[in-house]
Amino acid sequence: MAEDGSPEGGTKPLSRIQARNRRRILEAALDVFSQAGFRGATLDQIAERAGMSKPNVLYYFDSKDSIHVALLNALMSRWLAPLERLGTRAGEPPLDALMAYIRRKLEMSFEMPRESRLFAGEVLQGAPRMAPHLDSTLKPLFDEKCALIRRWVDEGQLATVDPEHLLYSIWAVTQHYADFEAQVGALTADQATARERAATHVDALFFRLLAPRQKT
Amino acid sequence: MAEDGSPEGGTKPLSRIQARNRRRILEAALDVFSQAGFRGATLDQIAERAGMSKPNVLYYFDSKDSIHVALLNALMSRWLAPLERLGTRAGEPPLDALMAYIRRKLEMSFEMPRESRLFAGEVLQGAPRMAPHLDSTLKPLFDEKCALIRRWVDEGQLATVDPEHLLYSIWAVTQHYADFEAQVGALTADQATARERAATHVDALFFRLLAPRQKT
DNA sequence: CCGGTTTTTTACCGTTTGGTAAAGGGACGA
DNA sequence: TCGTCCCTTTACCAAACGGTAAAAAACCGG
Repeated sequence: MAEDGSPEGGTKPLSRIQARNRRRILEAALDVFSQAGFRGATLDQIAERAGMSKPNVLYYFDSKDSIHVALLNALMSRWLAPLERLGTRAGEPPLDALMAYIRRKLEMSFEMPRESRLFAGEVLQGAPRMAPHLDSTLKPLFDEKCALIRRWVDEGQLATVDPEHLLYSIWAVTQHYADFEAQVGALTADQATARERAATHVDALFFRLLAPRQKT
Repeated sequence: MAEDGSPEGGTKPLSRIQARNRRRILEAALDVFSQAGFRGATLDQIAERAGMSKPNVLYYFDSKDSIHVALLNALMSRWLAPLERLGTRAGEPPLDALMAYIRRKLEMSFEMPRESRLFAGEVLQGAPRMAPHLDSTLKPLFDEKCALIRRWVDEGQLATVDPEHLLYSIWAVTQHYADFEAQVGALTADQATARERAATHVDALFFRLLAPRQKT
């Protein structure tokens, strides 16, 4: 709503060149912020990677801060989309739905590591620029899906599990491959099969936790 | 070995006041670095929290960089101690040893969140100041313990599991509570029982993965 | 109390950084 | 040809930052 980058934050129709340049700035900023953190990134780096001068960047965004906020806002929905879809496919067994969610999150960790690291860096430092979003956007979604999982457990379609901590561990395990890529890359012996083995491992980890025990 | 902070890095005996002030600086730096990241932290902040002037801090450490490196070095052993102990208790069943390791790591995440976040921030940005340690210290230890776990699996004392990714997921899940504390704190409904429920959940998650299936 | 060493402070420097002012360029209609 | 609107550049600034010089203060054995 308010991540407009044009000089005045009005509700202008947003010209073609504006859209293109803002996209380029955000793309460059994602590179720089995710690699160096907010404080470690500089406007000059962002400008250079976006192929324009620093004042030109500041023509499209009011400040370094607003670039960061715009990025976070723009990425939030993409990042939470899989969770939003969880349990919306009619007739899908809960275990299948959860395992599909987990697999999708793992895929995203490998395919969108910059986004993962951007969020990780922000939360790591206390989420100073994301607190409103955590409360207004993530919290309701989180509570809704926790209630859904709790229902599934009560119906006996899942093994007994703490929904909150289940989601925490899903996020932790999947995002680990993006956020700690430097470590994983230094330790993993066989890089070629790493992704496939990660998928197999994560699948087993959560399947054995979630598959309902045989009923009495 | 080389994290000496005195003006010259010789092998001086290190006086009482030197030890005290260096400890105070490192304590303050742990606060500041873990909260703001390397680039986000300033010498003035560290000096203020240590209760001394900026030049006085630089009397004990050559540079901001050397404080960070000294911190990393000093913390590395404490952080890896539980992994080093894994499997050294004679006669302990492998499953018990691993579960004890996991519980200890989770405790550390709650009791030493600053240390966890310091490492996380460093790795998140590509581990620029820790790469040597990853290769020389962590890698051999990691390989050794992976071999140990693989042996346990082959002996049928653990369920089939990928040792590398098992350790990754243990680290991911346990450290998540420290590294993403801002998020967990914003989402968790009942803060009072959070730690206990985390322990129960993590226990179940890994026990169900690792407990050997009934033999044929 | 003294002389030398260690520790701490004051004052300062050069660079980097986020941000601004203002002029220039290009496209387009009248 | 002129004006004008949107975009871009050049030149610049004040603050913050890591770090240094050098003098003052505190410490300590004799």
